[in-house]
Amino acid sequence: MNTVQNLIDILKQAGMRITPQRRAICAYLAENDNHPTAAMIYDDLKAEMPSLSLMTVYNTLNTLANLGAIHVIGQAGDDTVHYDADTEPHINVICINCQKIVDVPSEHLVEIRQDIDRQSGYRLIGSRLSFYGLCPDCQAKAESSSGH
Amino acid sequence: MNTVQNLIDILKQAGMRITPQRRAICAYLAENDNHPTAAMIYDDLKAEMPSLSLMTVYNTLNTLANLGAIHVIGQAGDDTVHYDADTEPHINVICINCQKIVDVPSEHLVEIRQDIDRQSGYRLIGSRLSFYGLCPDCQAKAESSSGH
DNA sequence: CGTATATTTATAATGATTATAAAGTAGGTA
DNA sequence: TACCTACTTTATAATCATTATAAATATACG
Repeated sequence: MNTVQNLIDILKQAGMRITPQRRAICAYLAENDNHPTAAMIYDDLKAEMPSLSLMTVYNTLNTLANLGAIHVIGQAGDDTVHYDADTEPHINVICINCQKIVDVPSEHLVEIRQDIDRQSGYRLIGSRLSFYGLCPDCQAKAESSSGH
Repeated sequence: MNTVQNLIDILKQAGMRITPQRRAICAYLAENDNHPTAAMIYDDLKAEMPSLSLMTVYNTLNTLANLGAIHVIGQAGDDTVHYDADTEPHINVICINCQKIVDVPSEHLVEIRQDIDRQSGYRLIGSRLSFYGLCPDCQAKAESSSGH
């Protein structure tokens, strides 16, 4: 998981200025391991920084994503893009009912990557691995509502 | 890969009517292993079926996706949703430059799935596995443009 | 401390997808 | 075979996440 300083250093090394807005967005990403959308970050930071604009959140997230500091999760069940500050290879498991996202590490990712290197001629840069299903809570709800 | 009849049978079994539009869309999906967007299918079928509306393409793709007959690929680098008629477990490798998508099978997907079953409490339904990188063509272009 | 320039902000624009309601048709039935 | 009814299609407009633009602002460096 990225630390605040880590993210800020990445921006600095890319020659970007460190503004209070960017600092706040980096702090949010480092301190929350939810998988926020731009709007979620905006709503949360608006309280402490009322002048913040949604455009700035989008800009900063896009910048960080282009630098590889965070990852983009599309297709989480709603029609908005989520971001993931954990750039270690891992799998997102997404609830199709409540959209909750959890991370699962797997040793076999290395082997998969090797398969792709061998079989496609692609020079790989990143990945996005998502499994879909019902989270424990939503399974329980489904049980109790159909059970009797 | 799904056959036309296969897709049509799935619609029938779900109690849906088999219209010429749906037949054409199923045929397109079965006969092309590109990873089309709704607009691509619409543009292609418009020639032979001028009355076709984009709304019908979206409806049919959503229906097929909800029935699990096709898969949804988000985040292909553009801001549109792509569909995949191949529902066998496999990996999409996406070019970040030209958005070309190829499929790669891997035996290790089974093991990954087992890892997730064990580590998350989720009841899994589907998956979407994407790797990003430069396809051979775009690697060549990058070479020749920066090479001298 | 002052300046050049990157950044933020507010606003409007874009464009994919979805909602709505009228017109049309599949498919069972008499 | 013709008919009827619910499901579909179509055209149109609406929605909403994201991006473009340009004026106002603030960072970083001398």
